Amino acid sequence: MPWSILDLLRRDPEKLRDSVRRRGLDPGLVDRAVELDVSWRKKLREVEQLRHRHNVISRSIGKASPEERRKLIAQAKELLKVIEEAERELKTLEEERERLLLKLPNTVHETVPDGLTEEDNVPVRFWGKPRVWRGHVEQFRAQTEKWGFKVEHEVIDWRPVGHADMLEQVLGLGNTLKAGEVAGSRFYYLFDDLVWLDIALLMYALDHLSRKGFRVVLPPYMLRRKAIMGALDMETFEDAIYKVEGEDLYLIATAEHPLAALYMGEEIPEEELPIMLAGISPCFRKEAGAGNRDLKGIFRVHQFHKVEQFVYAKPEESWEILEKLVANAEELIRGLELPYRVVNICAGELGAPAAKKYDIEVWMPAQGRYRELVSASNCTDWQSYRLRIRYVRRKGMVRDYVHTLNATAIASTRTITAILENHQEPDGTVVIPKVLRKYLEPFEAAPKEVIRPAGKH
RNA sequence: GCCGCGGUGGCCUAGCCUGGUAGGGCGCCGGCCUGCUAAGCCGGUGGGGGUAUCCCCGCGCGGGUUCAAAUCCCGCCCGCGGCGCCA
Repeated sequence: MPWSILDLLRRDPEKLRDSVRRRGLDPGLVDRAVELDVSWRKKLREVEQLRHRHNVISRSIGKASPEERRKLIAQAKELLKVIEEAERELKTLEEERERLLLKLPNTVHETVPDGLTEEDNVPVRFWGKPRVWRGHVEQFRAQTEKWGFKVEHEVIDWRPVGHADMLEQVLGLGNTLKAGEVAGSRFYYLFDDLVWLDIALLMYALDHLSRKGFRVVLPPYMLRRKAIMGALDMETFEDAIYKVEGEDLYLIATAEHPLAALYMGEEIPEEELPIMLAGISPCFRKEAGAGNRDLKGIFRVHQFHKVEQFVYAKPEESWEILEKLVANAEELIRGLELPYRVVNICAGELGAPAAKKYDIEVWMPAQGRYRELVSASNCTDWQSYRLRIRYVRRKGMVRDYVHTLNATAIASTRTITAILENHQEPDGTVVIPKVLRKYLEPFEAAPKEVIRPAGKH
């Protein structure tokens, strides 16, 4: 079987229309793709027949007498004009068809909830005992009981300081104002304890994943357009990706991009699957669509560090692996003692590459909201089709597109904001999760148990 | 950045000078043979379209010359070696 989406397009376009509809997109997109695919194939046959005639003549020239040769060459030249015209038409159709095919989003998996907005995402489980400020109790209920979950929590009378003020006012370990002046908004300087914390978090994630059989990877931080477009859709490309002036190079928005591109154009023997990679890289994001959301602090920034899980899998095992990737991320967050919920993202919020996506959202005590810390997607064969990555099954000579999956392990700055709010004491002290201890230990200057407010060192 | 050499199906390789349907080996898949295995023999083993037997495209990528390009010409990418520069 070829690319699953093309297969549906030809055999069962209604299913594809339905999937596009569930995402809140225009199903006419599918109809146009079907039409173009049909007319492209028709034109292709026409061109091939013409080329065949030309090849027959051309081949006979070598064996012809000088007399006949002149005649045949004239004939071939004449035919060439016809072919050129037909080929131009074919090329136009082909480009249009390809453009449309690449616009088609992945097919939505049947276990994905309906809906178009954040409100329609469905929590599937909760963990931890969140600290809920008295003023947030109502909204906490709205985020738990609405779906029938009874989440044990501790009501507190003092309101924790928000991560942005913690960073700059209370701890004095960040400067977004100066960063704004020299680089723009959504940039930051971090200092001392938070730098150690950032590095410790990354090591923690790498250590955890490598013990589970992930191969750790430090990938290129820039990619050619061809490679980066294989991993993401036009919308993300325009909202997120920085281009290097004067070169065919783009800054990655996540290690997912170079890890997906690692096998571009290749065939993977099935015995090698699943290939489990843990990439570590900076992430660069324009956040063009974000407007004024989360403008303060380091929750939503143009640049941060991330350890990313990425897996190449056989189609029959990819759904099981998606659950595993989420479980890995949950283990990491539980280790950090951050209360969270796992959310099944609704069809309209999926993003084109994903067939299904879970987010892990951590309770933010100062905001009174669960906020996204981790995102885990099964992209099935959407990326591998674009990047032409197949797996080969020797038994039966199967050559088919692999499935790709990705999930955050740790995104540094966001995780820091979660720690600043959840492990904050009334006096502003931040308790460092015990699991990070061993990654801080090697550095004499690094904090080990707590991060103290400015002036209380 | 400069000079030289190279890039051919999953891998290795012939063909390039001298343009005329891409050959061989290994591996793999299927079949025959066989008590079983091996050997041996036969077929298959890049993409696409149509499926009755077929056809088109494909020799790193993109152009050009030609009736015809792996082959000749130009540009680019990648790899190797050398020189230069550099943390």
